[in-house]
Parts: sequence; structure tokens; C-alpha cells
Amino acid sequence: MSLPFTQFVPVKSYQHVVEQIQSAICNEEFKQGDRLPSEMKLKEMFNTSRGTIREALRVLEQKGLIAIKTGVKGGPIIKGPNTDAMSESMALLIRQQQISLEHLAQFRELLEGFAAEQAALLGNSRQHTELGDIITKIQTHLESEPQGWSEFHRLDSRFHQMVATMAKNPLLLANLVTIHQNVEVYFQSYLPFSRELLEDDFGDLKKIYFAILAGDDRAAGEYARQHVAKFAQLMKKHQ
Amino acid sequence: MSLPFTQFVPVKSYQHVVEQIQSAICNEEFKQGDRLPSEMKLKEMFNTSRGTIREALRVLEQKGLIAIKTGVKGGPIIKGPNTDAMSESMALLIRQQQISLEHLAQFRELLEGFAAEQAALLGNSRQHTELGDIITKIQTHLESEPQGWSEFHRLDSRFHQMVATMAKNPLLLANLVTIHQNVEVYFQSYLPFSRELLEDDFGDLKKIYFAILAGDDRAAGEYARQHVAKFAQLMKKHQ
DNA sequence: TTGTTTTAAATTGTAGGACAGTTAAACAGT
DNA sequence: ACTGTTTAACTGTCCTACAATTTAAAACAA
Repeated sequence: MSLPFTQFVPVKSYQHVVEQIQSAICNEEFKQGDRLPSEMKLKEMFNTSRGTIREALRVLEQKGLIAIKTGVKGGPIIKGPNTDAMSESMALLIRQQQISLEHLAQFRELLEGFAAEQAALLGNSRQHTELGDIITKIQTHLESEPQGWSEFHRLDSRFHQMVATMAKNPLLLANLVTIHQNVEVYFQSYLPFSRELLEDDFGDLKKIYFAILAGDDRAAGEYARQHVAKFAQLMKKHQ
Repeated sequence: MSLPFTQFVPVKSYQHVVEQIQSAICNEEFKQGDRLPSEMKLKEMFNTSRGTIREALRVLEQKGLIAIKTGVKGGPIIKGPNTDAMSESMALLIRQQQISLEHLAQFRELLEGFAAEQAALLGNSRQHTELGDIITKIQTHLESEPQGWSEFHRLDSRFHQMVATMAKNPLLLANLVTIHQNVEVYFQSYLPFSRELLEDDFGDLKKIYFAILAGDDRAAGEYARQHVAKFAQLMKKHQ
């Protein structure tokens, strides 16, 4: 027996504030960098107390929608769309041991492979040039006898992000960026630096790059998947 | 020239509170359902004001770590690990970037296909039974001459969620749940109800179910992808 | 004029107090 | 055994006050 009644959930007033501001942001009534009114003004606009406004702002901040600056000409500032909140919630799940390195690697392999395939099919020549530039920069970096991962990581991230961008699906891009940010933590703590590994990694990227350039989606996807799988294996071994 | 100095970011006191409570939760010093001390007690434990504690609790709530109950024996309650925050942030990104039906459908096809493959490989017999139960329930529902989508949707969601669960990757599950929720909006507004479609849809689910039962990952994945693609096509036509 | 220091004003950060609203549990009356 | 009442432990909301931070303007010095 199920009556068509739903539970009565009292809505707290800070939630009204959150919802209205969030809607306004999603409807693009603010541009990135715009300042929201100060707490005092918001308090009057919503006819509520400053405490309530502050609770709402904390929530919006946590959602990655605004940042807050102190001082004159400070206040709540609209942030553009970003993966901060997604990345943080994923990081939290990893800390709570709900997501393991294997889970991350498996999901990444799926997405990275697909992204490379799509990039091979959809990439335009301007993007091919841009991808080539990154490859050249890595080459130059390699010739400078680097002693650590950090600079390589930056360029590697840019490469993968460019590939994901070429795949022209923002959902795919957002997920890959988020995963990348979280994998990096493992990377830095479990993989000791070695010249050999660096060159091996660069070799993989080159293979992916040329396959994309040739429009060979099957090969690009396969190389990308192998690349991700290989490094996941390595990290697991060192863990 | 880059000196090894980093900018000084003043840490707000509510963040100390958030970090300490978050660490305690991640270190499993609380069990799911445990009550945190009341705002008054926390205020004294952290030697701060109630407002600061409340801001911290709002953040923890937003992160999906606690829920708050009013009244005596109420207060902040520890939630178990969950993907609420991740789903919400992903949903927000979808809203903000106005991600199209095509993007959603493409991504869903990729994930749903993989999930079905993995479910065929990893599903245990208890899960097979559970999936069968859902199929039976849909069968019963069909025989009751339904006049709208709503009940079918509920069962369809459960089916797909069960498949994703069987794939044993929480990232995949969180993504699929979120996408499902967001696709549903399109579904409800663009697809007029029809008995024929309902039966067609049910036929697809049955094919996926039997492939999973047989452990045939290739077939399960292929059917799942076809299923998603077909409905995306239909919605696009009616749009 | 130009560069530096001081001052003022806008705005968030923190603290404290008051009271209303909500709820579980104990108690009382039938 | 059921119903209503009281109590106490909580959160929800509002208010006020002052400290800390930052920009901009004003005053001052070279």
C-alpha cells in the first residue's frame, strides 16, 4: 500500500539563496569575474540575516561557483565553469578508499582510449599543429637533461587535455581533467624518476600523436589505452 | 628566476574545523550514523563561535560527509561514503555548460556499453537474480496496461544502475547515475508515451540481461550501446 | 612633478547573545 | 493502550559589535 504522499522537508532559508544565485549563474546572468553584491546588500535583497547569507556563500564556494575576496572591492566573485568541485569530491572518495588506483586506471583507460579515437576523427589542422607544438616542447625538455617529473607532468597534462578537447565532448573533457588531477597524486608518490621511463612515456605520446595526425582512430585509441595501462601497472608495482 | 616561495593564503578558521572533522571521518574515527557533538559543544571544543561552526557544517554537508537533523537527539550525523557530491558537481557542470543531448548520449553509450561488458564478466549469481527480479517486475508492469512512462522509468533506472553496480567501478556508477538523471529530463519532455516503444525498450533490456547471464561480454556491450543509441536517435527526432 | 606614507572606507571574518522552531522522551490523563 | 502535555536538547534565524584585510584617495616629502 503506497499513498501518493511525499515527506515534508522543511527548506532552510539559506537554500533559497543558494538556489536563486545558482540559477542566475547557470542562466549566464553573470559573466566570469563579475562581483555579486556584498553580504550586506544580499542580506537586504533577500530580506534575511547576514549569517544566512554567509552560509549560502559557503555552499556556493564549495560548489566551485564563486570565490570570495576580502577588503574593499572584494566580495563574492563569479568563477567560470570548472572541475574543482568534481575533482575534490573524487579526491575525497579516494581518501575514503571507495576508489582505488585500479578503478581510476580502468576508467581512465576507457575514456582516454575513446578520446584518442575521437580526436583522430574530429581534430582539425589548427589543433594538429597545437598538439605538435606540445610534442616539440617535450622533445626540448628531454634534451635539457631534466632531473624530475614536474615539468614533464605539466606538458603531459597539456597533451592529454588537448586530445580530450579535440574529441569535442565537454563531459569527456571534464572527467579526464578530474581523473588526471587525481592520478597525479599517485604518480608523484609512487613513481621514482628515471630517464628511461621518461623516454618511454614520450615514445607513447609520439605514437598517439602520429596516429591522430593520420586520422587512424583505431590505432590512436589502442596506443592511448596501452599507454594508460602500462603506467597503471608500473604504479601498482611500486605501490 | 623563481624563488621557492608560495603565496600566503590566510586560512579561515572554519576551514580548520572542516579539515579536522573531515580527517576524523576519513580515518574512520566515526561510524556511519554516529552523531557529532552539538554546535554548542563543537564551539567550545574548537574554541570558536557558533557561526564559524555552522559555516564548517555547511561545507561538510555539501561534501556529502554529514547530514544535519534538528531537535533533541539531532545534530550532525556521519554519512557513509557516497557519490552524492560527485554526482551533484557533475550535474552542475552539465547545467552550466549546457551540455547537449548528443554529448550526453555519446558519453552514455561509451559508459553503458563498458558497464554491460564488465557486468557480464564480473556479475555473481546473487546479482543475476536481482537483475532477473527487475526484468520480472517490468514484465508485470507491462501486463498492467500502463498509460505513462513514469513507473517504467523507475524500473529502467534500477536495471541500468544494477548493471553499473555489477561492473564494480564506483566511478562508472556515479557517472552513469548522473547521466541517467540528466537524460531523463529530455526523455520525459521529448518522447511521447507509446505501448510499442515500451515493448521495444523492454526487448532491449531482456537481450542485455540474457547476454549478461550468459557471460557474453561482447554481446552485452553491443546490445547496451545499440539500446542507448536508438533512444538517443528517437529523442533527437522528436526534439 | 613624482614617489611615498597615511588615512579613510568598503567589505569579509569572528564572536556573542537572543529567541523561535523542531523533535524525542518522559509524564499524565483518560 | 491510546492521546495529549510538558520538558529539554537541539538546530534555524536574526541582531549587534568589532577585528582584519584591501583598495583608493589624500596628504606629504623629495
